[in-house]
Amino acid sequence: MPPRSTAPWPEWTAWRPLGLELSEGSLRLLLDDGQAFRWHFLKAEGFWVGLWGTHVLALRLEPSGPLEWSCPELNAAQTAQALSSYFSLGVDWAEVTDALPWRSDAHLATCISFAPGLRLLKQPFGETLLCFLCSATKQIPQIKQMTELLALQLGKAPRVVVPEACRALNLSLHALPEWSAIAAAGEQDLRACKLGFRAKNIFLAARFIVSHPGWLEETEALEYPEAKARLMQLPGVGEKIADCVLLYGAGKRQSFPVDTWILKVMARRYGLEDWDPILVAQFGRQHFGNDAGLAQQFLFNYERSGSSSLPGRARAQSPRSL
DNA sequence: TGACAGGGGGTGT
DNA sequence: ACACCCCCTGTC
Repeated sequence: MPPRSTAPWPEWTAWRPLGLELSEGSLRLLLDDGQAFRWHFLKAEGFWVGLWGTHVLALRLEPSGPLEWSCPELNAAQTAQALSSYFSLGVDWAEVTDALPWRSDAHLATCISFAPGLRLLKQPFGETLLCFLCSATKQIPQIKQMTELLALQLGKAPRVVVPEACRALNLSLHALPEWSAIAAAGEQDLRACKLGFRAKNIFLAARFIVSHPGWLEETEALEYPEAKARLMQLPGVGEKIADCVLLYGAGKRQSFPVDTWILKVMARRYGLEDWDPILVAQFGRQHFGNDAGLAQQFLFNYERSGSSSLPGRARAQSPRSL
């Protein structure tokens, strides 16, 4: 029998099961729709490559359903261990989803069936903060570009040869920089990473974090309200960014980030027109419960997919909506 | 194919 | 309510 290649690239491990099943669409929403900004789909190869911490991971979806992963052999032991935390493999997400109030909330039910199997990632706290400091008034492709530039210029290079398929897409596979590297770089070097007015915030945040050892770890360990208040002391961190960092980087699942998309859907589907974003967040936590963050993710992904505004809306509602 | 506005998943005043 | 900074995206 012809030896079919069982690893994506030389010196990478053979593909092995992740223990998680997702459709292609849900996988894309999980990896590349606003939770994380360091996943890239390699079209020619037909699989995803992503990074967090010092980990580099390839992820592919077998036609039969199960997800499989591979990583550089050098890191295999550590990465194998880190997977469980990053993908929250210990959480029964089907159960968490079922406990959301979809039975009495038809729109939520629609959003859930649009992204079956969706879950929340648990990314390293510090880098989640860095990524979301980049995110203000930026769209996902731009945020990905900013974080990639930060990694390339100030972060550590991978310990392995970068596969040609990655180099072709300008993926350096560098880790995101340490805060100390950002603080040492200074605002001007940061501006070179296309951060714009975010450069100053990121630089000041880095200096604060470097001069307060343990501050990040302590913040992550606090309960949601206290952790949020602490994060918001940082320049450039308001309600929305604090909520994102806590939801995707600290596992605070009651966090309910309110951005313009959520504002839109809450206005149209829940009648909260012209509500203050802070009140919308309060409503969200109240209405959706302890796992409001997961509900937010379902609403957000669906809203952004455009399905929400496809045919039917204008026509179906026309008589009364005027 | 290339130039050119418009506006962006927010924060802080 | 508006500046902040810059560049991606759509459009001509």
